[in-house]
Amino acid sequence: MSEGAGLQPDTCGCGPWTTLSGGSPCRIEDDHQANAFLANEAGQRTASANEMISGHREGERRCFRVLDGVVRLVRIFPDGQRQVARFAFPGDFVGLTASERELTCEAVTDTTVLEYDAERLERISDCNPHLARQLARALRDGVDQNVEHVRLLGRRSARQRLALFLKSLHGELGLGDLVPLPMARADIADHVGLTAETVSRAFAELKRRRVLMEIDRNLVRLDLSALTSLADET
Amino acid sequence: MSEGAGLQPDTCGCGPWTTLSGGSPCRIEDDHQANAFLANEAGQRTASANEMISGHREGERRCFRVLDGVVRLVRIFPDGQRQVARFAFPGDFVGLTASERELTCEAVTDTTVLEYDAERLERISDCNPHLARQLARALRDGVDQNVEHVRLLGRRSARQRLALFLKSLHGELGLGDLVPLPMARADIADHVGLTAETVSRAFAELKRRRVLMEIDRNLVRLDLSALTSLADET
DNA sequence: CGGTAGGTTGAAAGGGGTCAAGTTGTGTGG
DNA sequence: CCACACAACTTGACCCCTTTCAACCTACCG
Repeated sequence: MSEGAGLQPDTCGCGPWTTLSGGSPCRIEDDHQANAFLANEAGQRTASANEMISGHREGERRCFRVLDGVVRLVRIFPDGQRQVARFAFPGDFVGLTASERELTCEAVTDTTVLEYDAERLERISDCNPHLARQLARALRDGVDQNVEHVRLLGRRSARQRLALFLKSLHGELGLGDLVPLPMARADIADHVGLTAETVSRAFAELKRRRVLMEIDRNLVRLDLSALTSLADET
Repeated sequence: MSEGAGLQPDTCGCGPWTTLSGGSPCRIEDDHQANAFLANEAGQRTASANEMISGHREGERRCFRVLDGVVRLVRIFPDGQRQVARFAFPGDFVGLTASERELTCEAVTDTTVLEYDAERLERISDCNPHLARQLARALRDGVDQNVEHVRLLGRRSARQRLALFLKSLHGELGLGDLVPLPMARADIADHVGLTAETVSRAFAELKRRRVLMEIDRNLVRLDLSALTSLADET
């Protein structure tokens, strides 16, 4: 989620489905129905670090919402090359589209997720405007994340790819100038389209350039303005 | 659009909004309202090749649907590097999300589009399930396109990037083993994350490898199975 | 018929990949 | 509490691919 939306049933604060002309709400019980579904039919599930949450298999129907922890969506190419399509953080939906359900979902850290039936969710959202709006928003957030990822992969130098990645991670998990790095270097590498070795060298170079102040395995301290200008330079 | 949906008002063939429990339709007039909106409030517009359709500016509200021709969504990095985020073909929506509205939309070929107010579209879809479903579908198609783009950019060799691009283009515009190339080499290059020279060389290499039979400026004849296996090899 | 934009091809250089060796650090068992 | 083992990370050396810069070709349009 772009701006850290919580997990309350109604994060956007929208009222019930109404007609444009300001008429009466359309079947209030739909909301109850959907809320009941969201609360009751969702299986809560935990996974420990590096455990597979859902494998990619034809006709996968489950989708998830991350409650706690970090997960990665992985694709393995026929030649064995690995790609981390995206990381998902608390509040994020995973598997809302068929193409995303073809990816393997794995826990980066110890994780708890809510589990839904994707098609049923969609069917219910056809009748529940509140849920439909929430899902549409999640869908848009997913688009935006993908757009950011494409922007990142468009940059040709390793430094800039890492800089953009750290910037987005700062937006997701950053606390002041500290950014946790829950995922391994190899995960970062497969996300930004480099090798783990190059990522490591890029970290070192960013430190040399005073963009990163401290580098720990799971935490960096960064100069956000320097990072931003680096991401924008040649 | 993934599988070439036309421009009819109701491409998905969905019936009117109904409750899950099979109740009566919910305000049929909503559909009429939205259809009227789609038909009447859309400004039709034409643009000749390389003309800008919408510049990226803060708070851009317009979104489009391509009627005829091909458009590209371009981002220019602060350092001048160019990226073609995606190409849009007849039937595709453009600018449904805020992040996409930050891109510059340009005509690749002579083009005609339908123009909407994005926020208004969204507001109306809040009250019109039919429109909401159609937009949700377009949103999902957009996600899928982005996912494909990310997959493409994840491949490291120029050959494979071009192979994947040609494969997706074949899906959009291909006729048998012929694939039109409406866009310039530089556009392809900025889409797949290479330089125009490398793209040109990759074309030549694909021909040497018998994956492409003929290469013209605006048309290639390809061996789809060879292309597919190339995209999957090391 | 010449100009120009787009495309191809060539040579040289730089950046990232690969492979291999070292380092750190974390968890486990003695 | 220490020592060992293993995984993750870092660093180094070398090579290949892509970029860069340049010249050249080709089609289209004035």
